[in-house]
Amino acid sequence: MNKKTMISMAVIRRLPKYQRYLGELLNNDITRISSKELSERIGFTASQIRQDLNCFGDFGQQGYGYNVRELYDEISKILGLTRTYTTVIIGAGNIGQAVANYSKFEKLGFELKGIFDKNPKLIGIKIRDIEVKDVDELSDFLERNKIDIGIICVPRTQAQVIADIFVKSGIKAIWNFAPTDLNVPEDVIVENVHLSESLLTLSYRLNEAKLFGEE
Amino acid sequence: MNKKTMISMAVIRRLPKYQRYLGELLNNDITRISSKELSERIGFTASQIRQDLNCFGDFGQQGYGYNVRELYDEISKILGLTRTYTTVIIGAGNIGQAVANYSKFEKLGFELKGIFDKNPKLIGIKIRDIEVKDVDELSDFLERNKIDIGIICVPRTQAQVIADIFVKSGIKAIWNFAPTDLNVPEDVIVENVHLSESLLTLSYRLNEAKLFGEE
DNA sequence: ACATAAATGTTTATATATTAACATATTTAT
DNA sequence: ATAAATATGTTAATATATAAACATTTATGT
Repeated sequence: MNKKTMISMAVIRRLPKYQRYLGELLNNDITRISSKELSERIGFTASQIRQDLNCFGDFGQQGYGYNVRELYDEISKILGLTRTYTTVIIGAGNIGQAVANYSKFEKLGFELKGIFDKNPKLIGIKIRDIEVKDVDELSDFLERNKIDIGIICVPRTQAQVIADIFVKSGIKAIWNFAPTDLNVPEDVIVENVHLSESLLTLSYRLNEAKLFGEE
Repeated sequence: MNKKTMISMAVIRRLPKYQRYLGELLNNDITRISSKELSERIGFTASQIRQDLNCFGDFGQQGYGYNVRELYDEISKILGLTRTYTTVIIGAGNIGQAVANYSKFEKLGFELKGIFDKNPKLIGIKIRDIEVKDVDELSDFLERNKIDIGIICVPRTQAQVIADIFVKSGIKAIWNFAPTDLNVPEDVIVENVHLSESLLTLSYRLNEAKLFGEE
């Protein structure tokens, strides 16, 4: 039975991992898998796997397990990977270029339509056949082109300005690499990639023993 | 009272955000703050803030609140930012270069000691005055230099090989940008930055309404 | 100086997430 | 053909995380 309730972020954040592991199984020509087997590979409990999947449908069969191809397709659909997405990157610095060159995203259906920066030294250079445009042209560009996802790779101080332009032009999803929290209306989705926070989490854990052991 | 129990990851992942917001307050010459005020800025409940901080000590004062400078210093200490860390980056591609050039990390005390790659076209080039070395030299390098954090920026298929070299050389913390889960002993800490998973989470949320609305 | 307001640390209650248990169905092997 | 094994979807139990309540202390203003 399909539960049409709100899915929790805890579940949502596990979905890409299911997709990745199922993709690997497919590549290894494994056609069926049980929650128990998958559990041993992916590191979640079998119970959690079954519950997670059941949020979206009855994909398995008692006594048999899950058909890998079928489940992979279902999860891809759930993740919204049956369509393509248009994107723009603002900020052609290191991170912006790294994201722009990450070929995996294109394979998944994320098409880069434009790169913008305000640095004259970067405006005009080409990254993957896309010429970096002046950020002053961003608003116009967004009016003429339907963009699904705006990617922010500018410094902290510029990030909110870009977010405001995105919101004004009707973009509903922002992937934010700037180390700051953006202020956007409720209907706009923001996914943050805060590298510093990730690194500080690591340094915390590296020191945790000392923190509590030697006081 | 100091609770010396194990701190949950939920709390740990909020710590860097406290540090960032307190840093901003400091820059704005704000000397004191209550959990209520901080709550309004940072977006956690006041109750949660007080509970989080209380995991590590009694930093506030009834009727007054928290001294910003003091709390900032305490949290920095908790995060392990009172010392420096030596790091190496393996993989001098787009992501590796982006991480290498992210100046913020140096300011926080993370010193880049070496960059390695196996691509002959990259070996020898300089990134921030550091010459990219052949990855074949990695093991030797790690024996001669005490490295705290190993940063993996190689493709998925190479990531485990690098992780194994790290583990063998005694590195206890790995920052992993490769889209795969690493297999390491229990005492080695792995912090993953899985960009694809982040992006797929975004695309899921962008489609969620359609997923449940039109069946 | 005293009363009121503010704000903590801590305890209690609630909500959420995870794990275990189980009834049912399918597969496999004899 | 039948019994045992497998494995699901679902419900119940446990554990964890978050929010609210509160008793106590400090600060502030008259």
